[in-house]
Amino acid sequence: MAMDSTNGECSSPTASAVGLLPLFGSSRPPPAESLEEKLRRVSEENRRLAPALDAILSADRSNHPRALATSPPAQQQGNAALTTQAATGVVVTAEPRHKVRTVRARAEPADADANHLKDGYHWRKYGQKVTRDNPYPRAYFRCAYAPSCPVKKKVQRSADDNLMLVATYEGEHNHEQHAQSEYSYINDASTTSQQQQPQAGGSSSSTLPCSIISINSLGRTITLGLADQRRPGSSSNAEAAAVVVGEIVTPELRKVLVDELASLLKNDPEFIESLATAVADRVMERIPAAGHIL
DNA sequence: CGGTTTTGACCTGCGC
DNA sequence: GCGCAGGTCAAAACCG
Repeated sequence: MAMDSTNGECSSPTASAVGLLPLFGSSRPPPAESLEEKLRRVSEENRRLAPALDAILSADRSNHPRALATSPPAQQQGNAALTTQAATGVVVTAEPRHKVRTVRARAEPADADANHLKDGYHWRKYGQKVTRDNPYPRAYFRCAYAPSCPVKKKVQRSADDNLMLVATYEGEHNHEQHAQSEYSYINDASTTSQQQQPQAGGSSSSTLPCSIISINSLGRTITLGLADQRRPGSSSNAEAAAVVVGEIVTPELRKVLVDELASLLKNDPEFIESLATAVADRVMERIPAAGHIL
């Protein structure tokens, strides 16, 4: 990670060359598809997932009608357990009463050995154990950012599907999510499909770890403001993502920024949930009567 | 060299 | 009380 030692704030890697690629270091693959293609793909995916999502939402409405009716996505607190499934395939089950959250996320085949779920916090592994009911070892992590932070998590691959990671979070972070933690949360596009950000116990730490993108291009500076730069009244990072300061000059640079923005939004659980809700609502609107599927 | 991971040993809770 | 399983500790190894 990159820390600005002069002011203590997090800073993004600065591209000094004309091409500005990669924006976030060598690990980022070059953009393989255009934004239009991405949008088409996402739309297609949304269309495909809409029925399943609707079923899930319907189930949730019947189980916890008040929770869904009154709680905005970013405030998944309350007395009722809440399960959500976003377009990423990540399932989050929260049991606020016990400060325990279970996150299921699909791991990339390339990460078959990894037993770690990137979620924006900095974890230190302190143990590993093979449990009786699962051939895959369970890893134990503690929050490593603050020594006094009581949050722990357990990560284990699903016995049924070894590509499914099951992470159990216990406790509540007593600090803000820190940029130092896991920068790749928003930047490593290759793992975005499996990332899920914990918002343990409703601490308002739904901010992204580091979101100031500062690019120095031929003497021009471009800054994307996110996370703690969130404007008052902005309900999500998606809205805040619209804050772009600086000058966009070349089409290449423009494309890079658009791709980056798309990547940021794709990684924003709030945005994804809002998008999923909107899609579900549209689907519901177009169903004239019960029992009719498009 | 300092932080992180690994891994065997130890502790604790629970069921019988 | 005993055994088992899950959870934690801590020293050594590893890594950047």
